[in-house]
Amino acid sequence: MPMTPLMTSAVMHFGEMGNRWGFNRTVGQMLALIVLSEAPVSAQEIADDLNISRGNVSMGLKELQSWRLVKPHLVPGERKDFFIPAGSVWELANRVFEERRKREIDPTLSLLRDLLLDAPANTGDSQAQRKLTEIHDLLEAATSWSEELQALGPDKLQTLMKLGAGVGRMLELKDKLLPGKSSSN
Amino acid sequence: MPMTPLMTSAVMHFGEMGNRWGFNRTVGQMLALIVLSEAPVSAQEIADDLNISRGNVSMGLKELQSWRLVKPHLVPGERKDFFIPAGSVWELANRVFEERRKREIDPTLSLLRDLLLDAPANTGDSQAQRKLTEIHDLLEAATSWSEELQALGPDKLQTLMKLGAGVGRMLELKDKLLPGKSSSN
DNA sequence: ATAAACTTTCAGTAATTTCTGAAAGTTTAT
DNA sequence: ATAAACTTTCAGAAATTACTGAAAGTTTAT
Repeated sequence: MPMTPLMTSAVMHFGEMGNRWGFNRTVGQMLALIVLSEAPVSAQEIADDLNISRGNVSMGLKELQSWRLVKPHLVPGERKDFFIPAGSVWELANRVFEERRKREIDPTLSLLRDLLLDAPANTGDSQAQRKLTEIHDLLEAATSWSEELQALGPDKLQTLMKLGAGVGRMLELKDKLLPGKSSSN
Repeated sequence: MPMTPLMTSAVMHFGEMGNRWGFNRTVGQMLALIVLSEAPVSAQEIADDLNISRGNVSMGLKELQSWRLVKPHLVPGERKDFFIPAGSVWELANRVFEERRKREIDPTLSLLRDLLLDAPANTGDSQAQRKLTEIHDLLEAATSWSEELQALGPDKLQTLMKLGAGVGRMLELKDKLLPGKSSSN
């Protein structure tokens, strides 16, 4: 069966956004289709609904699986493969976040570590190294913070997010209760 | 003068990562070059150092300025334009973050709001709408949290990041001191 | 007003990414 | 062992994105 207008607009939009989120148009569409569908979706249905080649679907599914966003779902009597989302919306969002960190930050962090090992060869380089150190420290702090937050688990994280700006007030409170650990950069 | 090997590897790397960070290779290289340079850099120097056409430099600078990552810097006796970073590394990182949010999240949020206004036409749609609601709420929470965090300013944010997982303990503490506001999802 | 030193724009080309479809591969049933 | 129903792979085509360089624009100096 073809998609409803609601599904169609959502799927198209996720396709457009796909680029920005790290995968391509059709992969984005496929993800949306699988997530929004009531029932498990077969590769052939995806190709039909999105009007793309069967081969493209196969590659897209491979990519979505490598991101751990969808997984195969064996339907007893059926011979073909069906696919379903690999977790709740929350989990999927986390996976995208994490995967992007791996692709966008980790390689840079590792290069920076290497570049900062060598002593600067001249004054231009030492200015550059100062900047690179700043970048390195920032990325490292962001990475480890995001790891720690993820480790908190969804419920605590959600409490924290609901707390919002309140976290600022909490910090002050804590500074008063447990002075010592400075808060300046 | 040509770049030192240190600068060259950093610049090349930032170029490669450029794609992933939302701009293209040469724009990434240009940003790195400007940030790492000791002195303000002219458009012509950029073209020479990176071996790209003068026209490309002009478009790249326009884009970097639209992201508010670099800004022109008038050197008294000189006729040509020079460019410098539009702030500290911290500020630049914030701008990239913010700008990407605008491009990657805001349009989706606005589409989702629209799609959720209409009543579902059938059961497939109501399942889809439930999922879309989840996505909407998640993106909205993430957006407003990130806005609130940015509003805290660098120093408090840094304290918070240093606190790391300690924030979990803090939440428990707070639950004991100020019970009532539940923490379940 | 002219020229010199610079900048931007943009049509066309080049590079890269994505997609197709036919061929080869796999699994299950008979 | 053969065939039917499916899947994956991958070379080449199509679509998209990035880059060049020449022409047009701007500013400053004379």
